[in-house]
Parts: sequence; C-alpha cells; structure tokens
Amino acid sequence: MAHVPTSGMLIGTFAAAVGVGIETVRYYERRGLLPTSVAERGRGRRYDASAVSRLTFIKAAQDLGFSLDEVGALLRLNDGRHCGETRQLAESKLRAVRQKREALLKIDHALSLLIEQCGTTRATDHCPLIAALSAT
Amino acid sequence: MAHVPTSGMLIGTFAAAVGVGIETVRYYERRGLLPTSVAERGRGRRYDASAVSRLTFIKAAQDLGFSLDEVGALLRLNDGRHCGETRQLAESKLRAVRQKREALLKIDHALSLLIEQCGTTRATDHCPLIAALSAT
DNA sequence: CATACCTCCGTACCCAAGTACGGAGTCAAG
DNA sequence: CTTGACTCCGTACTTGGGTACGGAGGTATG
Repeated sequence: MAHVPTSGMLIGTFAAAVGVGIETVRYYERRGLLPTSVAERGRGRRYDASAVSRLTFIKAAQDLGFSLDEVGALLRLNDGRHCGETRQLAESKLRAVRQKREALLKIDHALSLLIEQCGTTRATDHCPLIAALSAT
Repeated sequence: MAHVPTSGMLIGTFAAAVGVGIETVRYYERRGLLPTSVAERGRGRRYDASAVSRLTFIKAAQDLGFSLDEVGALLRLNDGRHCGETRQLAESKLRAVRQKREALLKIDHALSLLIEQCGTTRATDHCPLIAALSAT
C-alpha cells in the first residue's frame, strides 16, 4: 500500500468501460469536462469509479441532446445547491426537443404530400415533386 | 437591344430575391448546384427566372432535410425520366424524418421523467436528475 | 534483453454549409 | 474625375464533436 500502486484503470480500459475512444476521453479533458489528473510522464493517468460515472453522465446527457458546453454547465451545477437551475436547463432542452419534433412533423406532412402527388399525377415532362419545390 | 443588354439580375438582386446571401449563391455554383455562367470579368453574371426557380428549389428541398449532395441528386434526376427515382429519394428521406422523430420522442420521455423526479424527490446533497444520468 | 503494447503530447485533419476577407476590376452618378 | 456601389476570384476561417498521426517514452511478457 505504499507509494501509489496500480489503483484505477488506465485510459484505454477507462474509455472502453464507457464505450468511447481514447481520443474522446482526452478531448473531454481538453474541454474541461473530465479532470486532468496530470499523470507523471510515461506512467499514464489513473481513472476510478467516480470518473466512470462522470463519463457515463457526459454520454447520457449527450444522448439526451445536450451539447458538450451544456453538459459542462450541468456538471458545474452538480454541487447540490443548484438543482433548480439544472431542472431549468432540462426543461428548456425539453422545449427544444418538442419544437424540433414539431418542425419534423411539418416536413413529414410536406414530404408525404409530395410523394402522394408524385404517385397520382403522371407528369409528362417533369416530376411534380420537383415542380412543387421550384415554385416561388 | 444589341450586344447583350442588361437582361436578368445581378447576383445581389438574385440572392436577395430568394433570401440567401451572395456568398451562398457562389458557394452553390462551386458545388455545381447552380450553373456557372462565366460572366466576362467585371461585368457580373446575369440570372433569370429559371435560375430563381432553381435556387428556390434548392432552399425548399434543403428545408425538407435534404443535404446539398441530395439536392444535387434531385436536380440531376429532373429530366422527366426519373420521377420514380426522385420519389424513392423522397421516401427514404421521409423514413429518416420519422426515425428522427421517434428518437426525439424517446428523449422527450426520458427528459420528462427526469424533470418529474427532480420536482418530487427532494435530494439533500445532489440533483436526482444528474444522479440518474451518472448511473452505469 | 527484445518485443509488443500502451500511453504521452501536440498538431492536423474530417464533415457540412456556409461566412469573412481582401485586392482588383467595372459601372453609374454627381 | 472621383466616389461609392457592386462584382470578381481565391483563400481562409467558423462550429461541433471528434479522429488520425507520429515520435518518444514506459511497462509487461517471453
């Protein structure tokens, strides 16, 4: 138990544990999302369970549509005193997600209509789908 | 009416007519989406009504989620003989739109759940929303 | 001890869809 | 004739989220 033995994983194991690439971990460190535990040259940084849950959080939040900047904000709010602000971030993200879904729904309708026209009206010289989009 | 008078708009008018920037028009020309009518040096290219409808088409297709490469493909298919292929492109884009909407719906549910937890369980030391995302 | 494997770091590159910049030419108005 | 507006062209920069490269070092295994 003397002079710091091999406690914690090296970066390769760590990255694989959460399913990201090594370069991605180093990229997150550069962005300040993961702490840079300045490993002594040649020995390699060590990562423990708390690092794993932090990285897991980053990927999970990202999957929910948060940008890395937003993920950083969330991490900074996680000191137990800013739960309300965290919640506000989540709520504004939820609104954005719903707006995006609405926009895509409009696109869905527009595309569906065009495809339908394309199937019924048999244009002679050019596609009604393209004609519709060319109209000013 | 001799030796090519001022017929058609210059690029600034043209771009403004469809609501894009001049640089965007030139970018589309470089990408081959708009024809490059090699204007004699210093005189400026001229754009007519057909150019307007072509540019309108590009923006409309883009708004429907087509990438510029896909828009190029659509334009190339518009010779009256490939209506079926055009339709297939539109259908695959529609499928992609629906998948994207489904994915966003899942995110909506996840975020809603997290926000709900954040409102009910009053954590003492840290936010349940963040805790949930940190779990492996 | 040699070999393979891992890590270090900095730098450069990738994608898409533009935007910005800068010097030079041209054209119409005052 | 000068000024200002417009255009030309090429090149470089932007954003976001990484990926790739390359040389140098440590470390584990035979």
